[in-house]
Amino acid sequence: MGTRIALVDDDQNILTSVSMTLESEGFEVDCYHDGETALRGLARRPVELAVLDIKMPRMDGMELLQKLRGTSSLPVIFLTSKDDELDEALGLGMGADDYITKPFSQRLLIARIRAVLRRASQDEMDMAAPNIIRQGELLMDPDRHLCSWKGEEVKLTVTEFLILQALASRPGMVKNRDQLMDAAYGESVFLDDRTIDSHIKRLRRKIKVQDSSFDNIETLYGIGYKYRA
Amino acid sequence: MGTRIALVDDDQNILTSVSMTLESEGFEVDCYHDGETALRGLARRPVELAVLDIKMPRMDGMELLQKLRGTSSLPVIFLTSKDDELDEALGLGMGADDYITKPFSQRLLIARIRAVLRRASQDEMDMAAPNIIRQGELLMDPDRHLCSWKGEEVKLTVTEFLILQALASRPGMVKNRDQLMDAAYGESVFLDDRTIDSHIKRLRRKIKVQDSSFDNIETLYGIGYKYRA
DNA sequence: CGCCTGTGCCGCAAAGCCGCCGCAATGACG
DNA sequence: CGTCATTGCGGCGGCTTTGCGGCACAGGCG
Repeated sequence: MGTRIALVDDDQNILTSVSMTLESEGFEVDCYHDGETALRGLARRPVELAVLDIKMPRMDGMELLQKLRGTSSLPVIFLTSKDDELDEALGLGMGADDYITKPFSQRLLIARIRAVLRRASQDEMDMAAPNIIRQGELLMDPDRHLCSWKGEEVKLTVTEFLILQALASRPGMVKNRDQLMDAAYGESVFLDDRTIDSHIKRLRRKIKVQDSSFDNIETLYGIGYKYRA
Repeated sequence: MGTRIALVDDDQNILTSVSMTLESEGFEVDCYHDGETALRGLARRPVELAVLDIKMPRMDGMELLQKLRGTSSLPVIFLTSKDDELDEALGLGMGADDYITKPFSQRLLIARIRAVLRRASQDEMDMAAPNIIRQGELLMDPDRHLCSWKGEEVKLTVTEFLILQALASRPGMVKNRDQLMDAAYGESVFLDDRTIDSHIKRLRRKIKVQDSSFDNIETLYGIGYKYRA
């Protein structure tokens, strides 16, 4: 199934010809004549990218973008007339992902659309990957480098954070020092095993400052460490 | 049949567009405008995951989560505004499984929903542990270096663990001391036979501390040992 | 140029583990 | 029943692993 794209322009000629081209490229296109209709339509029938004319009756592209961005981070490409370069700057400043000046070649539009979509999906990959870890009183949010124990923040260094994350993401699972090393640095980094001990030491100490009864990082003699939930 | 998801937000635009997207992805969506209605609706029509806006009239997401968590462990994803990061921390501390800041892309939401659902179902089926040994009252999980007798943990050293594992993995099968030696250390390690006796001694003692009637490690005079199921 | 933080590693002391010894208990067998 | 082989068990000395304080070095920053 093709990617769904909204096309908003008051010029019926553009609407028809561009939508034809896009459809022939495998996209599914929803056409709207003005911002207001588009806003309503998009609520019912979401798309993955919108191509907006800036100048339109009833609600122009700028205003539409603003309303859309209130609720979603939909990628947007603006269509601008050659003479109003001011609007271009404004549109981009507002958060458009790209813009094209009329007249434009259809091929260029398609290229831009593909580029914006690629960029957007890349961003989401980055965002979607790591989730929140919650194990009992421990809370970790890798996105924000946030770690808290019993609701109170614990300030960790990067290395400490990664090691604790590796342990807490699979509570109960035993990790030897090499595995923790791989988690903290990439693989193929060779360091003294005992370095891990140092980080564990600092981790335990930092959390114990707030809660002296903390003992969830367990040592397994001759094997490694594990996090007890 | 799709997974059922509750969507609670006071913004009708979000409600419509997000529910459309989710439905097009094969989910079944129940929409609610506020916490109170949602609470009543969810009682009648349970879901497997809830997406909650934090700020809502009558009963906000926070309060709703609290009430929901009183009775079930329903996975929850929060929608938060970019500006109030305080709420995020609070929401997470309260037990949300993830959160997304507005504005967000629908694709991201879907990715997060899938991730949370995956994690939840993973937790339920107890992490797909392929290596667990269960023989009657004995339970061994090498990945976690966990051994329990009649539900109570028995702390074993590596060598003890390996020997018991070798015995219990083939209950009834006789193992001579050399075989047990190979299981515990690699082959090509030469030690006094009687060392195995020592480990057996310690094994029996450790388990007997918890259950004096334990006698499942059997001695075969002149041959070796076997585990009786 | 100094201060500060993060980090890797060293060295010592404590804790844990293991192999073996010696003696008592048990089993095999004539 | 006597004798020898095998096993159970307490214990001990020594080795390994770990905890922890601390030090030196590197990089960031004013």
